[in-house]
Amino acid sequence: MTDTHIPADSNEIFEERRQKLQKLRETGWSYPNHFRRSHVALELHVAHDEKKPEELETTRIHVAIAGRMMLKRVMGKACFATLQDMSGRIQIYVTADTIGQAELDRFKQYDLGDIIGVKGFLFKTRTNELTIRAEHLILLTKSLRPLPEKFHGLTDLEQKYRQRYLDLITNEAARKVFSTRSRIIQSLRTFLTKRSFVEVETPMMHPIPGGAAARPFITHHNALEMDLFLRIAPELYLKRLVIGGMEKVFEINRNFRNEGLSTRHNPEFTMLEFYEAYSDYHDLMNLTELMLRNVTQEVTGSLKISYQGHLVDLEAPFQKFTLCEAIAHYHPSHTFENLGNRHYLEEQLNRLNITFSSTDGLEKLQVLLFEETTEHLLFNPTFIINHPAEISPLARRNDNNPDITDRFELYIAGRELANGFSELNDAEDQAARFAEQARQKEAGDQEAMIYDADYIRALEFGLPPTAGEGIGIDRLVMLLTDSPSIRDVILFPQLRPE
RNA sequence: GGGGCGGUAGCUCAGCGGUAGAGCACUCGGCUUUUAACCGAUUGGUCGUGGGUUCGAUCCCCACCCGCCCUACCA
Repeated sequence: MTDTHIPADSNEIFEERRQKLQKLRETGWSYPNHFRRSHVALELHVAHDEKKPEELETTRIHVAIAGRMMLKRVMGKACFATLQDMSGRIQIYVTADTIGQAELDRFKQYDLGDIIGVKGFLFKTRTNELTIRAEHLILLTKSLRPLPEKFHGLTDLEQKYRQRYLDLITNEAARKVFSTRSRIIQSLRTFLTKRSFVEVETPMMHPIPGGAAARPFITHHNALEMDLFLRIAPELYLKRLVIGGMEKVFEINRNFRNEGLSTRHNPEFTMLEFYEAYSDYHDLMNLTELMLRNVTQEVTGSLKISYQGHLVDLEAPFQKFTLCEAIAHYHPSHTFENLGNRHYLEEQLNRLNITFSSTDGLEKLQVLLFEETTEHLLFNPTFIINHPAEISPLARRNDNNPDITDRFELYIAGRELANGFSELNDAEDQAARFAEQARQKEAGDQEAMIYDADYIRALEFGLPPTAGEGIGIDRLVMLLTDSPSIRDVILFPQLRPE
């Protein structure tokens, strides 16, 4: 392919590099792919950084590495360059003595960003830096566009998100966030599979959106001539699997919600959902504590972590409050008696400019007050328990008070991280609650659920007593990597087209 | 959706009514142990887009586009 197409954003540097590429082609160079490396940079540092210069002189160690040239220092007849591969960086030293004048002259033409392969032997420089003395050098890929500035890297947030590869090339911190993300997911997966949970994949395209209160994305299947919804939650499918006898299942996958974007919301986000038969929401809270301590310790090496300058302590037992207990604990002026008084709640919400509906139940008003006054204060892990049935259409009713449910939400660093409950396995109650949701949808609530007759039929075969939970993976990654925005932990966050 | 801030060279950033600046990168020259190498000389711009005000606009005004932050819905 030697088309002469000139990109719209061409510039002088680009043109010079295209001309270099053209000359290379004329010498027969054609993106060689036969080069094989013996090591990555980090392996060499680990094995040889501590060796004395004489050691490396007496027994020559020959290696082959490849990587992107990030720094280059030409000093007449000798050159240093720094190559970067997946593991890190290592310096190479190039002189005519070892590779010949012709090869040295070619090397001088290589640009920052070019990908090269080097064979040579290790030595230590005067400043004791492990370096490869090049004996053979080959250009593997010509880079036509100049890299971002070598010292500051890429700082423009828009460009970091749109051209993540540049962020990854130039910012070590970005690379680290995404390798940590991988380790977090691996840790959760191992934790669950060790406890006999089976990992499954359920549909992303749903004929009926369900399992959460949210507005869905709509797509269309041509052959079936039907609209489908990108899933807002896998919940109802995972519970069908429990009915089918998969008593411990989990899924780590994407959910899609057609709502606003923010530093904490991306339209597609990753959720861990897991279901365990013959357990209840108390069991899941215990399991959650264990799992979060395990992943935090594995990934950060500590149970006391710092998030945006605030200490978060995952070592102490997680706090447990009902909604009203939490409000009263952080705002003693709101007494229990007051919080049970509709008139008082309406007065407080009006004072805070919170809009609510006259049809909202007492518990819904308490939730609104909690979200406004208390949620952001829950820095250390805190379970908020026993949410009103009104806003929990899939959760089992509490045995002592049918208006509340056996449910919890886990808050860390002032935001919701997990949501779990004892599952509603009374098919008739579930049918009634779907019917109520359908009424609310009719009344204009766009996030209310749709009556799912297929799910009711499944429930009618019998769902064992089960507890289930969802954990927002992106938010967990934010917490454990101290990232302020969800866009920092999603490789390609949603942006408007350029 | 509302409010605030921003968009100037490939990148990082100054400038703010009077011919557009620096560092890095690029090009050329010098330099055989450099470290964001260094020294010297160059090159590089529809100042986000479109209108308006003005003798003159990157700068002031208006609209729009894109981004970030806060806020609202939500996880």
